[in-house]
Amino acid sequence: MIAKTNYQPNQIAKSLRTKRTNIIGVLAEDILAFPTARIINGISEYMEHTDYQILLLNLRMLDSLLNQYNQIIHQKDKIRQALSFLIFGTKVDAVIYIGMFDRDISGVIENMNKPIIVAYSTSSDDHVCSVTYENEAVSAESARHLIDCGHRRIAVITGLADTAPAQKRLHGINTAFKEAGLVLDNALVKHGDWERASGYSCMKELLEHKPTAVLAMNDFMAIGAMEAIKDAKLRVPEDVSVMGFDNREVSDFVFPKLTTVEINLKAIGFAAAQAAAEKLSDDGQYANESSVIIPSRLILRDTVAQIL
Amino acid sequence: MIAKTNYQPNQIAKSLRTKRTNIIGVLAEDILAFPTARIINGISEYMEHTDYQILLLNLRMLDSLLNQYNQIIHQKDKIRQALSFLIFGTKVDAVIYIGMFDRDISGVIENMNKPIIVAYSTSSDDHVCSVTYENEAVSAESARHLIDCGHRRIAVITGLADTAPAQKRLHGINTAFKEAGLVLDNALVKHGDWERASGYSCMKELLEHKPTAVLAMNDFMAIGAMEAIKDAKLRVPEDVSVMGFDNREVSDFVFPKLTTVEINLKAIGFAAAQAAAEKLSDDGQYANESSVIIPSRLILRDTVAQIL
DNA sequence: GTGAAAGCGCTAACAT
DNA sequence: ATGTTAGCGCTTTCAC
Repeated sequence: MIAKTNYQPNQIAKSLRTKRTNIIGVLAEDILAFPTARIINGISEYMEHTDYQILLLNLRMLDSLLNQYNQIIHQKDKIRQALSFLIFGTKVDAVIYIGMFDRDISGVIENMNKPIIVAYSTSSDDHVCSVTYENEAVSAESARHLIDCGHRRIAVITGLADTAPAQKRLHGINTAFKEAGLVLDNALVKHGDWERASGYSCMKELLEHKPTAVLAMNDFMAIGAMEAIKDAKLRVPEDVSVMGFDNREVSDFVFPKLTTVEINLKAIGFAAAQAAAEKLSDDGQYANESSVIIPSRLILRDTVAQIL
Repeated sequence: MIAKTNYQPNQIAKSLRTKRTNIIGVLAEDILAFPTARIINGISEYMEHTDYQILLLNLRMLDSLLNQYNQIIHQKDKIRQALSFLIFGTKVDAVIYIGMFDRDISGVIENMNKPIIVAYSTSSDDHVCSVTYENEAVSAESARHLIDCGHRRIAVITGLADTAPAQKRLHGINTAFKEAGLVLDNALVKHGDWERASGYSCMKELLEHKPTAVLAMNDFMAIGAMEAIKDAKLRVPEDVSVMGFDNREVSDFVFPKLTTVEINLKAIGFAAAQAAAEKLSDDGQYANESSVIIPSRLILRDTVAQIL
């Protein structure tokens, strides 16, 4: 009978009665930011096997926040309004908040008595669960890779010094140095601002100290560094090895192809969706978790050479 | 009173009564495809000033369809099912379908008696409205730019010959040639497959005919062509000028920076959302439109040189 | 103009 | 086990 008449239950009526919409709100700071679409892809992969759906709200903050990595706080009202709109207006069962940078947003998200998962950013608020990627161990692994290849004069181009990922990555690099009985030479550490141009100018200065390798904290700065190396008539990787971070699309297009770190963004999205679903059903490995960290891994390409 | 008690109307109850959810379904073939996120960004820009919301369904077809540009038909069942789920299950008011390639999907989307807008693909079905970008005039403009710079021996690396954009772009190029009193030399036309490697191999063959410029039908093939030119110990643009198409992120990272065509993806999304809203309200410039075409434009960078 | 009441399609509680 | 009914919170209709 149910098949004969091709009956489809009305989800609206069902929701009105059960007070559950089976809709997860996805609140993205900006869908054009590098991680966002990949994270959403992971969310939708998880959702495929559930009956949750995604309601997408895109805050489009990229223009207003460009290069002001710590000023998210100014957008707090906008975020609270969007969150309240999703939860009280549209009545989503849970919210996944996708940050555009890796930073701490503690205090930005109010308690709404619904599960809120923060992806790609972190928060110590105990009403939110954050799903992010591993920075420190993989940075140590990057440094260890260079050390294993025989490098000793290793330069570092950091991101903005007051940002969380720059600090974590530097800490990881330091750990690997200590383990190898090396010390990080302060003259070989320059602070960039995550942009390509700063990679170029930092590298230009670093070359005076004749490093055999450079660890840049993202791919854009690594590419800038490669340009500086070429402009100094040196070769990558024969004269200077280069490592990046992020595994951006361009890292496979530059010549030589950039050795870098891959953040598993799809897995972040998948875990965030899983955490949201498990918190709703109060069952599963993430049901009571307040923080999950997804491992990152090295992508070995052509910018690191073994030296004697 | 309404302010005092902080009353927020229940959208679910409202929807049950009015049979309108104010939710637009966005059905994406794959959110990781190049145009998708930018189109969604345009949709959400439009939505900001309305009270529509976006329910996102990501078909994740990139893996299953890779390089099989015309086999979308095999996915027809999956698409119909998703569409029916959105419209009859979730009761969205309209659907915006975002293609991952520019191709004709006539016959793929059944009539569901709700507005359906197809973005980045085309359809001649009269129950769907397609919003796409301009191919032909801008390709003519590309060719004219080379001609204006003094080029006469202009090679072309096409995309897969049986695809719509390859045909449209070739037609545009031909038009510009005719207008300038030139003829396109068949020996200077090679068929690529949209991938970087085919740009390289096509260019290698083309170099035997000593072109002074090459028009590649996308940026990836243009970059492959640039690599072939460099490997032949020739310089871009001094010996051979190169033009791409798409304005991919990498086109600003290669050296020299690639002159290319920008497709206004955000405007496609904006117009698609506007068309959906106007069809729902039966009022506005797109209310009765079955096709809208967004102009594309040249991005002049560093790979085209003036010759004598 | 103001107010009461019916009903959207479902689920959960209750009665048989 | 099976059947009946109340009610979720709104809008629209109808009566006053």
